Amino acid sequence: MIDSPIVDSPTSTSDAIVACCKALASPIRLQMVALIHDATAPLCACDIEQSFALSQPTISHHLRILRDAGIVTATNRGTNTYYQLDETRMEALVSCLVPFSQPKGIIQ
Amino acid sequence: MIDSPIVDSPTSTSDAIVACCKALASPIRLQMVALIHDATAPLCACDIEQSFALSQPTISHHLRILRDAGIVTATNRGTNTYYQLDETRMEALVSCLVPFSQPKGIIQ
DNA sequence: TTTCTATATTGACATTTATCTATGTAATCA
DNA sequence: TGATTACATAGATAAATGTCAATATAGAAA
Repeated sequence: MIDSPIVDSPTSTSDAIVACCKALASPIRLQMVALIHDATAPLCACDIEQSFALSQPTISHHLRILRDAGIVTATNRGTNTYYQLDETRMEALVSCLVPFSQPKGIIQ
Repeated sequence: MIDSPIVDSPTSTSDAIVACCKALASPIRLQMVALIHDATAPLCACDIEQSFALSQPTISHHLRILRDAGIVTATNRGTNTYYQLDETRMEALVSCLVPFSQPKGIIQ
């Protein structure tokens, strides 16, 4: 069922798709993804925090969900954690969804 | 934020994306989508029900979520309800996600 | 070392979601 | 008409999720 390039931590491919969809299934996290994508430089957690009227732990929690889904990567520099979008993973997700946007039988 | 062809029932575009992602963020519903997509003919609820070890109301509940998100359409014939994938809506969803699968600044 | 700053984790609580049983509804069949 | 079939809805309950305050951790600065 639904084979794709996503083959990471989750046991099966569809688990990965579900995890990604779950991660994106929140207005907060979708906005975070857009924010991180649109930024000209990697954003640290405190930058992201300033865009939302939510507590620091809540921001951290949402970022963790995005990380765990593989949608963003985090790198530490000093006391800061910088977040970047993993376009490859988004590409993999999109690839899994594209077949459903086309009539059956399009083999490509 | 995130402009796209999805402009239906939900108030804003990102609401629609979130609704679609939410609908796909379940292994059951993702499998339903695959099932409906792969079928050679439209499937009725009872066909779908047979593929899962869940009660009829639970199946109905999941189908409703997919309907409400616009991912599937339902048409009644007799006492049966036939479900079909709305590829146009999936296409719209994919279009919203594609930018995140590419480095910033790709205008196209 | 001590203190400060940035982030993560823990634990509690409210909300949402998934599931079931029971019931309602509407089309079909006898 | 009454009975049956297919599906939807309502209500209850358990599990998952979102949020916060409090606390922990780890690097930087003094």
